[in-house]
Amino acid sequence: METAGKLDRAVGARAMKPQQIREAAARLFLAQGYGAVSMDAVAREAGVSKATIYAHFADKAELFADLVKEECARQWPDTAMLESEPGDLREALMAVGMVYAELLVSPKGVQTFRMVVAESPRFPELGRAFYDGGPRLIRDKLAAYLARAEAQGKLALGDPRLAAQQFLAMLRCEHHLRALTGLDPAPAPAEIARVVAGATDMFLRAYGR
Amino acid sequence: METAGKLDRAVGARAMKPQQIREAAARLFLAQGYGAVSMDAVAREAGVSKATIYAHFADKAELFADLVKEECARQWPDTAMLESEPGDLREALMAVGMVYAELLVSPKGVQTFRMVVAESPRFPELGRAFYDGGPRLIRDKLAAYLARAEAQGKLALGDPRLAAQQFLAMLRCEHHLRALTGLDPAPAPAEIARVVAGATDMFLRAYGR
DNA sequence: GACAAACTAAACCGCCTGGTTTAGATCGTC
DNA sequence: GACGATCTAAACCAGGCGGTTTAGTTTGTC
Repeated sequence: METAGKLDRAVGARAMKPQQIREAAARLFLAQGYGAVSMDAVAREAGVSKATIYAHFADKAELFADLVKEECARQWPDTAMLESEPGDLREALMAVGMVYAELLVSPKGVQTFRMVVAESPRFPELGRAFYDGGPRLIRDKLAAYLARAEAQGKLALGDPRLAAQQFLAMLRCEHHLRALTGLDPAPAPAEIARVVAGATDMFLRAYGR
Repeated sequence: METAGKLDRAVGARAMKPQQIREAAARLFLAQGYGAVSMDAVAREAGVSKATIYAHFADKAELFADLVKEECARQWPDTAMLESEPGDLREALMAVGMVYAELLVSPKGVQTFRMVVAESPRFPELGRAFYDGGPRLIRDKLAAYLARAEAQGKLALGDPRLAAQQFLAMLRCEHHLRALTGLDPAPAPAEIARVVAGATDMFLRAYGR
């Protein structure tokens, strides 16, 4: 509708307020957790009055769940390499492995994981959003890719889905654990590459032909 | 009999107070998290007055950290099977795999993991206690075991430590992830066994001889 | 220049928090 | 049977919480 369009444009500058709030809240919530962040702190961080926040979001819980779900959907990396026909297997496994393994230890990745795991008892929707939009997605894509590779005689798998799970699980390695527990917030990229190469080697030794 | 019973209960009641508090607090904290549990709730759950809690523990943070660290140290399962000389490799891997994988999806294991991951930014000591007393311990034991097996010509590993990490990582599988995110609080034991068998098969296919 | 919508800062509400203090009850010990 | 330690319930504190309200200001449109 024309009136609505004009109105939207007119309020354009205003309408950025919700986005400001989302970004500020995401920063605080992801860094400090649901309980440790007050709405006053969000207002301060966003440079916005508390009343404005409550004009756009029903309550603290909705704002939090909204943001974490958004983060779950947004951060998931490109896995287009798994859509094409299988070429060089080692190359493909290394590529997808590096992308996934680096996400797992990235600050955003760690923070998101922390929030989902910590709050999923009170926000069950977060668990679903995270798992379906992340681990499950990449597992299904990889399993399909591996099945195609097997059909081409490049692999000898028992169960493609189990094989995909195993490969991905090897990427959720001790560096991931150490990042989650705060012991090693930023593992060296070379270390990550070593783990990915190790996983690829082992995978191909077990299933390659 | 009656007198002795009364006496026992009286004596026990006094000495047991700190333990009552610990147990009640552990129950609540592990189930609901640091922020969501009030000291009044702990007092109620323990059947004790708040003043008594503060007579035994400096403050909420100390009580919490104390308990989680205790849980980290306590729950770690028996891995004596890795101390002996390597016998049947498949059998040993299956055994240690089942113990570890079942811990990972057990309610206590999941709750502890959740607490450590959620609160380690504010309680860095928890990360250390968990990692050193858990994943690192079992990884070192398994690596040493694998190295001995290799010396006996039963395996052809590149790096025993990496191999141990890979095997254990495969046990931290999607069931673990689904338990952490609340999607599947209690995976069927048969499912766990399948994952452990899969990890063992793959490990031996890659490294066995 | 009038007008409605979106915004602002700040006061305000009731409630709950972690933590302390009171005054008194119970207990084992000497 | 009295003492010191340990416990109790309950009142109390200052402060922060989520959330609302108020009263007034900016903004773009007609």
